[in-house]
Formats: sequence, structure tokens, C-alpha cells
Amino acid sequence: MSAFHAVTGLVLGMTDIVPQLLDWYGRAQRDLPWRRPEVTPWQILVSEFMLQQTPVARVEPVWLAWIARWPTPSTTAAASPADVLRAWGKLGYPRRAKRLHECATVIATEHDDVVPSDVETLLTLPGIGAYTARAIACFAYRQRVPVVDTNVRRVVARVVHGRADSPASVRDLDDVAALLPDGPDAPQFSVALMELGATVCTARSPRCGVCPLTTCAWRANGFPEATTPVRRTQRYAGTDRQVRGRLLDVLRDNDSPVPRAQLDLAWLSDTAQRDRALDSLLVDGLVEQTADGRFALAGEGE
DNA sequence: AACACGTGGGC
DNA sequence: TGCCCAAGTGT
Repeated sequence: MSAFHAVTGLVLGMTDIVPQLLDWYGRAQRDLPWRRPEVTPWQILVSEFMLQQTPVARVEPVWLAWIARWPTPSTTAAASPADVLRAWGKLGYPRRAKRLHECATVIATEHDDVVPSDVETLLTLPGIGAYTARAIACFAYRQRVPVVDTNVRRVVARVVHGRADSPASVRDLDDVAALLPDGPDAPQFSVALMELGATVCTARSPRCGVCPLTTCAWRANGFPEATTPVRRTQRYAGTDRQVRGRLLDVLRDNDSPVPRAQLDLAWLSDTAQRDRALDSLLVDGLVEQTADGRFALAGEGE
């Protein structure tokens, strides 16, 4: 087969992706609360923060309670960091909660309580990076911008490039931009791409039997294994991260400052590590020390 | 450009 | 069990 034909076949196949994916999404999409039409850009932003590295199933109940309590940036900004950290609960990576609170403050005070709609401005906000900025522009403001998360990256690696997966690359945006349909379907296409990666074209056991796409370079190539070894996942047991988690757990459970001795109970095996973890929580602004030397969640009592 | 940063479910 | 993975960001 000539290179020309190979390329032509690829291009024709790619154009079919749009209707196939949109049709599939129309019947197979999950009913996620942040996708409902009445949800505001701010509430979508909150969902995106929570979904950074955290599964949908764990986010859902927390998001529901959160937006009922703090529906806007200004109401969120008015809450204390301690209350925000508590509402975040055990979603993980509590620095995200801190940044969400900071993000609310900036939007409330500098953007008239309105979430910015352009990617450029969104990128200046705390906790918002390349993915989240585009997700908000696309899902909240219906803009035709490529949205690349881990799901999209994997689907494109497989369907377009015939590889099992691919590491993040500066070319990801161009790859996805090339697939994006013109007109109002672009945002729907992007969610559909993510949805396919999340529910069908999954990392572990892809369900190719129910895939709506008739053209897939990975399948055509015989499902080759990943060539670039995945970076070793970081251990968790025994790390500072685990210690920080234990410490925060104690603080979330106490709405008044706790003495050092009580915190020490949370990690007995390595006192130096415990001190280091506590110090890092203070540095991150997640924890504060009171005048009498006790410890509390940041802004406790505000 | 690696690495730190939580937590829990699945296999 | 222990490892993999989950809508990433900041340094």
C-alpha cells in the first residue's frame, strides 16, 4: 500500500469519527450532575477541580453538597479555608481545595464574580492549568477549543496513531484540534471523546467490542503493547503524603485547635518524618499554629 | 523535566 | 498483597 493511500484512508476514517462518536454519546453518556443544562460555569469549574486525579464516583456526592452550600465564587470565597477543607473531605490532594478557594477569591474580587471565558485569563487563576482552562472554555462557554486530558490522549494515541498510549506532548493539542468538527458540535465532540476514554477505550481493559468507532489504527495494527514504559507509579504507604493525610484527618475531625501531642499520635513510627509533614502543611497554608502553640485547619474560627 | 501531591477501588 | 489507575497542577 502506498503512503498516499495510507494517508487518504486515515483521513477518510477520521471524518467518520465525528458522527459515530456523537451518535454513541447521545445514547451512552452517563448522567453526570455537572453536565445538566442549569449548571453554571462556576459549578463546572468546581467539578473540574474535584475531578483532577479523582474518580467520578467519589466526586459526585461531594460536588452536589458543595454547590448547594456555595453556589457562586463569592459565597465560596466568604467561607473559611477550614470549612472548605472539611467540605472537601477525603477527595485527596487538599491543596486543590485551597486553590479552589483562592480561585473563588480572585474571581469574586477581580472578575465581578464571573468565571472568565477565555483560556488565556483562565490560565492565570490558581489551580487552573492547560486541561482545566480549556475544559471550562469548552464545557461552560461552548468554545471550539481542544480539550486534552488523560482519556483524550489515550483515545487519540490508539485511534489515530495506533499506539496503546502516549505520554503528554505539545502535539496533543494539534492532534485534537484536527479532529474537532466545525460549528456547534465541537464541545459535544470533546465530551464524547473523554467519555469514550473513560467508559470504553479505558487504560486497563478496553471494551473494543462495544466501541462505536469503525476505524481504529490501534485495532488495525493488532493492538500493539505500549512501547514507552509507563512511569513507575509513586508509592504511597510510608510517604510524607500519607503522613500529611493522617495529620489533616485529625484536624478535620476537630473544630477547635488541637495540641501537638494529639497530632503526634497520628504518626508514631518516624517522628522526623511527622515533623517534616506537619511543617509542609504549614508551608502550604493548609494548617495554622495558634498563639498558644496548638494546631488547626487554616482559618479555623473565621 | 522529573517529582510531589491523597485516597480508595479493582484485580 | 501490592500495583495500577483516576477529567492535573505547580515547581
